[in-house]
Amino acid sequence: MFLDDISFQNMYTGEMKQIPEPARKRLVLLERILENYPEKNITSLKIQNLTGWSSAVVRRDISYIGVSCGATNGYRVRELHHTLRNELYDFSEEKKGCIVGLGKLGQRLLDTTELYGTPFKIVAGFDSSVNKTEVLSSSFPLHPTPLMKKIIADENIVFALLTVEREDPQETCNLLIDCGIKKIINYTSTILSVPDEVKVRNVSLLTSLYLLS
Amino acid sequence: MFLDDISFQNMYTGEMKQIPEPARKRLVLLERILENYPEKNITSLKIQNLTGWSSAVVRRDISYIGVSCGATNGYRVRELHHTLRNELYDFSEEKKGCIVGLGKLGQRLLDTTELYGTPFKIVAGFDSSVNKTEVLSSSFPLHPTPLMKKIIADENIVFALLTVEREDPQETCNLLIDCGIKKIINYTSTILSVPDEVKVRNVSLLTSLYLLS
DNA sequence: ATTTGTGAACAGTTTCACAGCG
DNA sequence: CGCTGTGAAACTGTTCACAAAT
Repeated sequence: MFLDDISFQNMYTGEMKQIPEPARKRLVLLERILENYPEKNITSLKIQNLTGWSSAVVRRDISYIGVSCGATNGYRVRELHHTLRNELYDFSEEKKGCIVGLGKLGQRLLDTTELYGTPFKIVAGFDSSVNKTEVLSSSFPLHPTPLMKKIIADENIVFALLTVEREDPQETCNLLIDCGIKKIINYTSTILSVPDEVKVRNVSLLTSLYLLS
Repeated sequence: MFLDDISFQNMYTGEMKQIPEPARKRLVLLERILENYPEKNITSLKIQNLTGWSSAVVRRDISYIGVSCGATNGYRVRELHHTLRNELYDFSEEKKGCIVGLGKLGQRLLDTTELYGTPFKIVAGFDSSVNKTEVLSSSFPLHPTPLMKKIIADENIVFALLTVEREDPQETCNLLIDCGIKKIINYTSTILSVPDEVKVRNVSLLTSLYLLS
């Protein structure tokens, strides 16, 4: 259902391979950990203690992105962080996105600083309530839903964060697809039906609770 | 790092086995889909069309919970839904939880109806700002953080949704552990250090975006 | 005829264990 | 030496394919 889009090249054969998804998830987290890591070097064992991932898994994950540290003192943090950023994210073009639905969750995402240093940028918000789009403030413009098609085309928006609370998520999703959006993060608890070329990732706020026990 | 707590019994040998985590995630979602499914029967192929999971994976997932439908017309929706609920959730005791941090995300969780029909219930909210705890309204009481230890003990709260925005997540986490909390859903982008007996699940709002492409 | 339930094959991921580098 | 990088083994999860059920 979900394509794996990040690839890496085998150092010796030159063959392109996919980084396994579990590894990519960990590497994205590792990138964030290293961003604020105060020391100059870090070993796979220290990462194990920080994260709970086994040191062997850490070493193999890092080997996928082709960093070679020269042993003994562990990885050089700045170099590893830099390589991670460049391997995980494609900085050749900025990817613009919008928030659809300005309830509490949408408002939370208005303020996010999490996308700094990534090629992703949120450039617009939409809500069917003109009250919301006029009262809320944000660093980018908020528009009433009827303007969606025009704004998405004008701004070249390629992804959407679907955070509607009152509207039917499937209907809003259909609208987004009609606007040409191919990448959707779905924060609602509705399972969306989409054509094959549209990729959806579901983020459920509370499912983790059931899995915790 | 994370224990698998849901088990099932092999029909023939009586041996207890764990339901694999990917299967459990799908079953939790399936439970929610079936809740509002209008028809009397559903086949693994219909579930495949709804979700994108292969019909074989659906059948195996369902076999873990030991439903046997008698072939031909697919699964009886009500029976399957009922069995799913009982196998996935332990209704023998209600698990009470609290929201820690009443920023936008915490406020969004105040309103959630997602836990209806599960043994989980949110019974308190905490914020270091008395202004927030007094002004916000909710179906359960909101308290200033200094009361946390007393309320968690009095109410027998066992899990926490960590949604702080300004405070240091690790410090708040330490406080929760000191209050005896053993299960934490971490919505912040900080990796938490916890003792082995404390289980943490991280819910990242935007990591999925990086994985989408 | 249709659809389940499941061994067996296959694919993907993690762990083990150790050679080799600095 | 300590620590990485990685074959090979072990393990986990998915797909295939078909007998059984009705």
